[in-house]
Amino acid sequence: MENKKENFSEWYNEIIDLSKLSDKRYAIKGMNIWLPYGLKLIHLIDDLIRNYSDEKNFNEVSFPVLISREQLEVEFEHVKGFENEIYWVTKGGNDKLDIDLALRPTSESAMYTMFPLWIRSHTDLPFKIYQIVNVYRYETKHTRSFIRVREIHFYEAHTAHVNYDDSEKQMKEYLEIWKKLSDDLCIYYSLNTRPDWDKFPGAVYSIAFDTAMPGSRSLQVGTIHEYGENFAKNYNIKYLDGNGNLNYVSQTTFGLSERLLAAVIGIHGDNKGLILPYKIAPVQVIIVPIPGENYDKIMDYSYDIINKLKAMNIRCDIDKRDFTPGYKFNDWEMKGAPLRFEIGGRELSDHGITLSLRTQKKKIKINYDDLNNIYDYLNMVNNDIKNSSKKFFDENLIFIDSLDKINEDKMVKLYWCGSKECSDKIENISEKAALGNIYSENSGGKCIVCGKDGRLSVFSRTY
RNA sequence: GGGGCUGUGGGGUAGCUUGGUAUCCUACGGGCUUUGGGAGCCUGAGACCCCGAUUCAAAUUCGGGCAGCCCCA
Repeated sequence: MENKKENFSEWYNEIIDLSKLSDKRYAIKGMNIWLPYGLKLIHLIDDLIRNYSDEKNFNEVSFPVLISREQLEVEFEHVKGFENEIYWVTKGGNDKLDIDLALRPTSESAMYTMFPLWIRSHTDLPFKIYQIVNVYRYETKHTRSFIRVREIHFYEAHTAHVNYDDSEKQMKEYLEIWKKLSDDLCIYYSLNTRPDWDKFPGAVYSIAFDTAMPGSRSLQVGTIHEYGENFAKNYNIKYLDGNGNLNYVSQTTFGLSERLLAAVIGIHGDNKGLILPYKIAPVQVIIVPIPGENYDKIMDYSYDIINKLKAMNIRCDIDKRDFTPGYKFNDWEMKGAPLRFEIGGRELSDHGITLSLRTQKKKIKINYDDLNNIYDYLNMVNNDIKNSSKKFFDENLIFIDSLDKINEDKMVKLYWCGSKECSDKIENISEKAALGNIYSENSGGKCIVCGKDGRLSVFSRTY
């Protein structure tokens, strides 16, 4: 396998291919096939997102993929932000359509034509829905598996509230969800308030979750947006308050995609392959039976272990394929299974288990009864990858106080006045773009470019 | 947005300069033998991205398309 540190780009492509997450040989640029193992992974991520959303009283919906030109072309800056990347359906059979239909690039314009029908009074608020669907963007840039694709696996939450204060509370709630999710995925990130010119089209402001990827680039893995009344005024979303007055709602959204998977692959993986946090590992424990005398009894013992694990809701399997044990060890390390059991004659005779953690070289001999503590071992793997990803993130987001250091091959924190001029200057000499002010970081300092008052901000090359 | 490179069995490749017979590794099917860190032998099947041009003849030359990769803004 390619060396991750020396050639991340090739390593990334190769591991996705070898571990059979996705097949990019499909005939259309940027539209790849989710293979079974990759699909299981993203569905496990979806399950976490669903659970955390449902916990906060969101309801799941599913909107049509097509949006009419009329719905989309409400005169509003939102549309301009997407006009260059929309796929248009213009024919039905051989007939040209009277009204062109767009494949949703995101669902604001689809949903918000329905919101006025559903939201009538303050008793309907807060209104909180989400969907996990594919959205389509005609990317002209270089596409990359899970990082820049034209068919995006997209989670989008949409809310409507009685006023701006309430939608601000919603923004805080998103952060709670994100905290749990990012902890499950064992990834670290910076919360950055995007500069005005880079916020979501139509938003009051946008906060992005930016993580550090190998290759000295940042990856935006999620965003939350405060819309205020901007969309409500254009889509006429009003409600009657307790006094019988009509008011516009205040809205927010939260978006996530398969970039979460890209981050997990890129941040945790090593030269042996994937390393998966146990909450999203399709196989958390793989049993490799070692052939030998009493093979029937070895298999019986393996099934005994599997049944016990399944009773504890552990995702586990026995690798019964006709390969040598050594091959299977390497194969499951490549696929990122957190734990491996080796079961052979020795384990049979002492009723034990030989255990390997994906993150450690040594093998541990445990007792059968230790299966009750299986989550301890899964958490050991999670702790290992949290430690290494924390270290990686801290090493790759460094503070600089002089433009001399701007070309360091890392994400940088620096004081910035917020002006486009100063960010352009930085971008010109370093290719690093402004990701924005660091959220909840209020320390002030002099702008590294112009010397005016500035706030702590992050700049980076981006994927 | 601009520039460059590359498309050969499933994957990785040789062949391309100088047009004529497509190489090897790996993976895959069958068989035997093996199995505690990527086993071995026998055997089988499998490829020149698409369209057009030049030519007696194109994987090879030329044009276009599609796709992949890299660099710069």
